[in-house]
Amino acid sequence: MAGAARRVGAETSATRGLILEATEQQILEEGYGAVSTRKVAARAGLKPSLVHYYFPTTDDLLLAVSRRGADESDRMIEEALASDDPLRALWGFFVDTSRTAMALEFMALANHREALRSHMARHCEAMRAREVRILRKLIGDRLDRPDAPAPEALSVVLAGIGRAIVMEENLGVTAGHEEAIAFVEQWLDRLVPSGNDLAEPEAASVR
Amino acid sequence: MAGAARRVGAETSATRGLILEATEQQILEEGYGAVSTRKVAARAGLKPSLVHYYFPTTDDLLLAVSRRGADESDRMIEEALASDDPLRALWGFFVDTSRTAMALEFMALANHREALRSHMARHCEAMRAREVRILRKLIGDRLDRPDAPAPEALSVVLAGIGRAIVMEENLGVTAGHEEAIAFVEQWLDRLVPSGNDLAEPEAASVR
Amino acid sequence: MAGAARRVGAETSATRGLILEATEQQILEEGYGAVSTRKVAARAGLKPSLVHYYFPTTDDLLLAVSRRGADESDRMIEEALASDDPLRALWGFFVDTSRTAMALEFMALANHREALRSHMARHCEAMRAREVRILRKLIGDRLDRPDAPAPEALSVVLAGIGRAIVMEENLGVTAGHEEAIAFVEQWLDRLVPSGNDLAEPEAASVR
Amino acid sequence: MAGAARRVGAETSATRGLILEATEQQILEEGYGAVSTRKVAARAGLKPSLVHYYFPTTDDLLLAVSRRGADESDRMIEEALASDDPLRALWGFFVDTSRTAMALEFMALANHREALRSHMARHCEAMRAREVRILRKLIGDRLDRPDAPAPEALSVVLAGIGRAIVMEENLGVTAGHEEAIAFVEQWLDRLVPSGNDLAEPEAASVR
DNA sequence: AATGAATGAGATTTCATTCAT
DNA sequence: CATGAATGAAATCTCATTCAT
Repeated sequence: MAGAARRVGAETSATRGLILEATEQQILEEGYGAVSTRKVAARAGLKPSLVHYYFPTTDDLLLAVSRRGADESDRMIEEALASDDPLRALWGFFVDTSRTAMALEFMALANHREALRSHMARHCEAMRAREVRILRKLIGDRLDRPDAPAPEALSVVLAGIGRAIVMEENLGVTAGHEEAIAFVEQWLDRLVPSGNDLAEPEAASVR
Repeated sequence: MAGAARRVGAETSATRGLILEATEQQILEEGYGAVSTRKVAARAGLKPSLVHYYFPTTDDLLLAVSRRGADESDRMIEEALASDDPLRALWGFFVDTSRTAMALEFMALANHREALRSHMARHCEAMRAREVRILRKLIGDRLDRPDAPAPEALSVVLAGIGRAIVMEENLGVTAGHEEAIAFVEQWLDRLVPSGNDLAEPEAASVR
Repeated sequence: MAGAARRVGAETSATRGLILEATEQQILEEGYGAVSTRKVAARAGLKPSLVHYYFPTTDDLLLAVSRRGADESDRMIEEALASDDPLRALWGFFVDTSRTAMALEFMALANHREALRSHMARHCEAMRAREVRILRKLIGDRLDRPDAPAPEALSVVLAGIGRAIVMEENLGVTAGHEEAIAFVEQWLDRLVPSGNDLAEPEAASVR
Repeated sequence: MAGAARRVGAETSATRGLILEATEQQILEEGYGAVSTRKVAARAGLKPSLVHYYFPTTDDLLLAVSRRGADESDRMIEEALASDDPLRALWGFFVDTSRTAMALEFMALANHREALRSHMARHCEAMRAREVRILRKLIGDRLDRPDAPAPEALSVVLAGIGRAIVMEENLGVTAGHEEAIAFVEQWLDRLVPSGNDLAEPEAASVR
């Protein structure tokens, strides 16, 4: 469903899945620059030729992985936005480490591969639009408060702060993170008090 | 000033500078994965061997470029913090695009090169500490206001939002950016009213 | 028969044989230090990449050559031990120059390549065990003579003297060789008189 | 005294000695094929250019190391032949491990470097002549015994057996060594009974 | 006596891709 | 579906050597 018909290798093949899995691992462990048919094949326990059979070029492979990651993100966000407390669930998603390293790699890669760039841009815009729709329902009636953010701003701000914290933690930096998280949570509380103020405290703290 | 004596190639050599310059260009145009002795040498108009003479391994080269970038960032931040309106100057720095693509590449790369990771982590912590010192002076007396952020939080929050906006713009995404920037600037105004409220409007708008 | 299935390049491939042949020549003519994919490929009239296809690393190549040499030695020793006069045939094998230069190269190389070292050690022990089994049958009943060597000693002593003579001749040294050969042959005659005392005189003289 | 006047680098320089020392280490650890100006310099803590200053070509360097090794061997043999029991001292020298790995490397190398080959051949012949001279004095009067070896044969035989044992032990092989050593020592005892039969038992057993 | 800069050659290895089966 | 063989390109790194100082 994600992509149009591809030349070879059925979309549903188990082997195809194996290859994508191996590629993700490879990216996470050695970076996008280290993705090669050989290494992916070795990791998946397959012959290099077979990888080529499913993904004629390396770009095809990277694009497929990116799509799969986007689908996964979509599912997670969908879940967050459908929860009882979408605001805090969204924030929890942004400070979740599980997909950050991968997103970072693709972000860097996107600068140099047009196909990837445009796909990621579309996905990012779509995600934002969905978030805004939900957030507007949630805080729409508080828009008259002078310090309330527009839903668009809220989406950008939460994503930015969350991702920055996760990226820095990946790097080994922790200075200021506790304070930033406390500040954001206080701010969200003033903005939309949650019925259960202490709900899911672990979801909102990184790691 | 950046480092002690290096094994080969004087720190001040013109050739060395040429190589670093070419490597930066290469990273920006084709990504960290495309940095190779050949390509860098071709770009700099030098023989590949000479690149190896100055930077025995590709890691040495990337580390040197990273150091140079860090020094450049330091200079820019220093300037921002020394200005009349450090808060807005800092924000201006964070939404400045000039160094973001590069930073992104190195962030991704750092996940796979320990030497780079630890160097970037140290630099990041040092930068934060410096920012906090200045911000504390600036908004220290407002800490009793219930909604005032700790200086540490302020540093993290501004950096995160600013960088997210720049990264997304690199990708071609603009949704919500205007609103986010407006929100941050309003917030900063409430926090530390600048004598001239509309000062430097172009510094705060991306590109 | 030598090994189980190898990763690439069928054990029986003609190309594979060509490469091994060329490598042996290269070692004999320029030494183990001069074995490189390029030179071997040039000698075999193949592309360097193809050599790598069959032997991913130079170590794989050297190990394969060593195995082949060991097989060849096995065949020669087997033949000697199965002859009418195993003792003299064995001595003839030890003073045969054809495999010594090669053995010397691999002996030196083994000090620096663990895989090679252990393979050669195993092969050497197996060869000795086989020789001892045959020699025990041959001279077992003379063990009561006070000056008779144990079969193990006989194997070591003949190999040592024979190889030393061949190595020195390779170097261009001849002093004492005639006397040493005469002495050994006299000694063997006293130990196990051959029906035809002057049998195969050319087998026992070097070259 | 060992060589004629060299173009550069005084024969007596301490730096020169350092370089030779480092080269020996390098050969022992990584083999003759791994000797390069760079590695030797690194090992000696010197600049590569300085190695070149003393030894214009790598061959010059290897030849100098070989000469030094030959001088060292000479000294050890001289000492053995001058001892109370030259026969057993000589045997002790041949089963001494300390110089064998090195000798093996140079033996292999000599096959491919004419200068080295002829130098080693000359040295080997000279050594044999000296040994023969001493041995003739020692066992000359037993030459009428039917089983007594010519002094030349004795020199070749002891060297061959001793070196074979040491080389095999380097390889990790031990089968038959004990028996061979016992046999040789018994044989020597019958040939030239030592006044003190248990003299230096440790000198005659390997390791 | 010693050193830094530079360079051309080449060794080792990896890679994407093609082709035939 | 899947694989083995083959190849040209290139990346990384090492090297001996030269030259000027």
